Amino acid sequence: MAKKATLCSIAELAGCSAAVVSRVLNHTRGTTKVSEAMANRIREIAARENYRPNFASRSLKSNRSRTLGVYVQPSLWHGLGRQYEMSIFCGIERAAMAHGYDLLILNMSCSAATAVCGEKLAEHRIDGVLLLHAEPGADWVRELAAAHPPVVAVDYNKPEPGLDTVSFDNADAALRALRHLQSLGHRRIGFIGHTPPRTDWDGTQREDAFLAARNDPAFAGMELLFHTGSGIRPDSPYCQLEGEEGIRHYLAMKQPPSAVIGYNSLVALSALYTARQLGVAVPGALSLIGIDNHPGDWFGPALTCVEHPLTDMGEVACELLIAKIEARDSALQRRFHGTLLHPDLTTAPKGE
Amino acid sequence: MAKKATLCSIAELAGCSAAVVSRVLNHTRGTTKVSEAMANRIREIAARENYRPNFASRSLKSNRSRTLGVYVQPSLWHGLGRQYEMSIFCGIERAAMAHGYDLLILNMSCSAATAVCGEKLAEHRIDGVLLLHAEPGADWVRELAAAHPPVVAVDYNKPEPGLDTVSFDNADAALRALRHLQSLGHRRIGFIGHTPPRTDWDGTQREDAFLAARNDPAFAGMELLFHTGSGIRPDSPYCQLEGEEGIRHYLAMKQPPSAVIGYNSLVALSALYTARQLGVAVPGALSLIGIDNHPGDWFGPALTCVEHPLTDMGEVACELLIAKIEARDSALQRRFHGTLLHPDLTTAPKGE
DNA sequence: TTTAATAGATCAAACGTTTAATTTAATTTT
DNA sequence: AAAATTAAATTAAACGTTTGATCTATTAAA
Repeated sequence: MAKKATLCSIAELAGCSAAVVSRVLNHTRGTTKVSEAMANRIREIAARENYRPNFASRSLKSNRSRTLGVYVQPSLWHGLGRQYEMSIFCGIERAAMAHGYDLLILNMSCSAATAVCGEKLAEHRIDGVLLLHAEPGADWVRELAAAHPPVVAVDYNKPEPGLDTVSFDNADAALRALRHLQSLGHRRIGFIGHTPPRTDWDGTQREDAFLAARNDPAFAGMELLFHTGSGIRPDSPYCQLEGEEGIRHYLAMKQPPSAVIGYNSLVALSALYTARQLGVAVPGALSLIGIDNHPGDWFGPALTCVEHPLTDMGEVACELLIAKIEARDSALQRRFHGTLLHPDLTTAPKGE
Repeated sequence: MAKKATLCSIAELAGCSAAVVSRVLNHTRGTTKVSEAMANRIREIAARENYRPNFASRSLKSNRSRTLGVYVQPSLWHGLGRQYEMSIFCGIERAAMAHGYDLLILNMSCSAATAVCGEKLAEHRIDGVLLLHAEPGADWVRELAAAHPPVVAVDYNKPEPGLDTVSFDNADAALRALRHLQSLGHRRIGFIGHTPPRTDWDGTQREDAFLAARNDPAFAGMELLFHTGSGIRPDSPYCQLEGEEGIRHYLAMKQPPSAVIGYNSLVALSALYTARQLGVAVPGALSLIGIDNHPGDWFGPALTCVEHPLTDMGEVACELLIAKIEARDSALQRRFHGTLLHPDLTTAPKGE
C-alpha cells in the first residue's frame, strides 16, 4: 500500500474519468452510462488497489456522516458502564450496524455534558442523537427538543411534547408484579418505595401504580403495605440502604407481609441479601420481586423481576432515529411493557 | 438557526475573505495578518451566528479525523459491557477527551469483526485503533501490527514484535497474592488454575508464576497446592464452574489449605459463594484471593484481590496512541503492576 | 442521405476548509 | 523622492467525492 487509492487514481489506472468510477462503485448510474467491460475493469482495479472511499469527502458532499451520537446522562451512579446503559447500547448498536451507521460516544466522564450534543450536530459530525437516561423534564432536554434536531430519548418515560421517545410502562410493570404475587396466593404485600424527595420519576410511577391498586377492585381483599425510606439519602449509591431499611421494616412487623416488591431491582436485591442474612428464607418464607432488570445474577438468577426490555428499546429507538434522519415517515413514539422474568423464584405464601 | 453558518457566510457578514475568518478562528495567523478590530468583529459575528466548523471539510483538508476507533475482541463472555472492558474504556475516554479526540465504537456485536479496523482506517474515518482484549498471538493482530497503522493494544500481555502494547504483569500479580498470604502466616496455599486446554494466556502466566514459586527460596517451607478443572468446559461462562469445583476439591482434602488463590476473580468469587454455602467462614476459616478485579461488589467489596489498574492502562494506551498519531516521539510500551485491594478481607490462618 | 436517438463516456461545479502565494496600500528607511 | 519594508488583507488551489450537464461517436429511424 504505497499511497492511498482515490477515485482519481483508480480512474487513471482504468483509463476513464473519476465520475465513471464513482458511478460503478456506488451502483448508481445516473445520466452516466457505463459498459459492462469498463465496469468490471474498474471493480477489479478497485479491489486490487484496495480502494476505500474517503469518508470525509463523502460526508462533505452528502452533508451526512452516517454516524449517530450516544449521549448518556452522567450522574453519580449512572453512566455508560452499568448493565442498564450497556443493554440499551447493545440494541442501539445492533440497529446502527444493520443500517450502516456508526456510533460516536458523546460523553462518559461528566466533562463537557450538555453542549456536546448540539456542537457535534452543528459540526455535522453526527446525524442524530440518542439520549440515554436523560433526566425526565430537565431544561436542557426541553431545549434540545425545541430545536428541531434528530433526537430520540430511550427509556424516557415522562411525556414531553416535541421529544421523540421510546418509553417503558412503569405503572404496568408494578401491576404485573402485583398480579403475579396475587396469582400465587399472596394477600399481604409490601412495597419498598424510594426515599423522598420523589426525584426518581420511574420509581414514582411504579409506587403510584401500587398505591392506586389499593382502590382497584381487582385487588379487593388484599392488604397493600407501603414504606419509603427515612429521607436520609447520601449522594453515594443508596439503593442498598433503601432495600435494607425497607426489608427490616417489613420483617419487624408483628405480621410481616408474605411478599415484598422493590421499586427497582437493586433495592430488591439488597432486600434479598439482608433477609437472608437475617435468616429468612427467600423464597419460601418471603417472596421478593424487583421491578427492572438487576445486575446480581453472576451466579444464576437471584430474583423474580419485571424485565425492562432494554435491548429491544435501544434497537427500536435507533431505528426511529434513523427513520427520522432519512425522512422516511414513521411513528416517533413507542411504548414497551415489561415481562415477568424467573417467575419460579417467587413462591406461594407459607401455609397456603 | 435559519441556515448553517459557514466560513464564507461569516466572511461575508464581516466584510472580509474566508481565509481571514479561518485564521482568526483558529488562532493561526500564518502569512495572513489580521487587525485586532477585524478579529474582534469576526469573533463576535461567529459567536452570534453560532458558527461551528464543518467536521468533514476539516477532516478532508487535514486528512485526520481526530477520532479513535475502539475495537473490542468479541467472544462469548467478553465484549464491551463487562466491567473489565468498561474500566479500560473509561480511561481511554478520559485521555481522548483531554486531547480533543472522539471515540468510535468499531464493534460490539460480533458482526463485521476483524476487517472493520482496516476499513475504517482506510476510509480515514479514524486516526488510530485501540485494541481491547485482543486474543494474544492471533493472526489478525499480527497482520495488523505488520501493516504500519497506528494501533495500541491494551492489556495485551504477550510480547508481539511490532505491536505497541500496554500490558499487565501477570506473574508479578500472582506473586503479590502469594506474598500477601505468606505475610499473614499462611503456609499451605491452594491455587485454582484454569481448565485445560491452556488457552487463557493471562491465566497461564499467573499459574506458571505460582508453580515456579515452589522452587523459589523466598517461599521455602510452604506447601503450594495446584488444581485445575476436569477439562469439561462448556462454551458458556465457565469461571463459576471452575471456582466451585476448585474450592470443593480443596475443602474435601484431609488437610485443606488455609488460603486459596483463584486465577481470576470471578473464579475466586464463585469459590467464595460455594465455600459459604458449604458453611465455611470466609475469611476466618479460609482466606480467598482473586487475581484481577471482580464484579461482585454490588454490596461492598467481597474479596481481597490483586487489582488490575484497568482505567489507568486505558488512559495510558490512549495517550500512547495519540502520541503515535501526532508523531511525537514516545515510548510505545508500558507495563503495569497490580496492587492489593481490600487486604483486610483475608486474615491470618485459624489457630495462629 | 439526413435526422434522431442512444450508448458510453467526459466536464465542471460544488461541498467547507486550509494555506501558500500574491496583491495593495500605507509606512518607514535611505 | 525613490526604494524597501510592513500591515492587512485577497486569491486560488487543493482535499476526494458526487452529479447534472455536456459531448462524441455509433446505430436506428425517416
